Amino acid sequence: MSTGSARTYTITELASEFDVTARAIRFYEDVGLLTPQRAGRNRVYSAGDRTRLKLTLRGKRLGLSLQEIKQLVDLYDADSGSRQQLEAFIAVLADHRRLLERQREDIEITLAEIEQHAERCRALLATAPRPTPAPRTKNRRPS
Amino acid sequence: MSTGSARTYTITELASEFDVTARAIRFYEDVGLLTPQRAGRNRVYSAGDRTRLKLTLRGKRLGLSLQEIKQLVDLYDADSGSRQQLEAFIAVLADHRRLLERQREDIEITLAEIEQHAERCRALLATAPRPTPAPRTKNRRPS
DNA sequence: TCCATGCTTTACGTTTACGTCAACGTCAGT
DNA sequence: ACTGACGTTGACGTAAACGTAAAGCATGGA
Repeated sequence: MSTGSARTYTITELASEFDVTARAIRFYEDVGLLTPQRAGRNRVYSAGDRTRLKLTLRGKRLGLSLQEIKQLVDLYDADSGSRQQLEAFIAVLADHRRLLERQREDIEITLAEIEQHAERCRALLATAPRPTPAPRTKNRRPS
Repeated sequence: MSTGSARTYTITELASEFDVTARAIRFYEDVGLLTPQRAGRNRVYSAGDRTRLKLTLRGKRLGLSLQEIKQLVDLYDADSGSRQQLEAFIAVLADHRRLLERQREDIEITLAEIEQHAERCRALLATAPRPTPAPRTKNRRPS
């Protein structure tokens, strides 16, 4: 059973699963991020393609450009070269890690600020006038 | 001493401090993110402006658009309104927090993957051929 | 056979976030 | 008076990341 029929996906399946447009997915192919098989004219996506798409979208959420994402993904796929390449790869990884750690700091700081604001808001709400003085006294949720 | 001369900044000072171009800073003003005073024609930035710029750049690092950043910063500046506004503000804060937490997850996952790759690379390097077999035996750094 | 549905390519349009001149003002120094 | 250095306002250019038709193939059902 070497020719096990691994699961494949159509473009609209992936599009709806990851909540992006088919156009975007085709564009990622133009950029070189995806290289699906074809059944006649139609694109057929493998599990690997799906993973690459997932990585792409994750990269986007982190604010990376498609070019940067491509560099990283390509690097990940095609490592294991010469010693030179390995060392270059490690350097790139270190760079990326620094970037991510900085972003994490930014996130922590921002989250803290958000918490402060929310706290102040809650305090204001507590002392604020109620629009409707609550129906009767029965305002508690039935925990 | 109510008219203490608080410190101000020129556009190039801010530009070099935060490593962005003056053009970018002027553009942020066009968008409405900054509203510096003027000394004649020239822009004069206060500490508050500096902070807003810092927030802007942090937002950018987190992948937000300038419009999104503006909404947030404006909201932060102009809260303390009606109960309605307060509740809306809290909702926006919660949204933003969810987004940041998702980003933090993405970062953790990616960092873990990076660590795996780096690990594999180090293993490969350990068993790989050395380009030059090290000068003598004296390769240790003088701790 | 007709038609809707899904996928395709081609191609031009759009938004964002600036870059890049060009041309001018102004002030300190020589 | 001349020269930089720094600042200003247009105004046009551009790269990225798709959006949005337009028009055509293929195929399964009524």
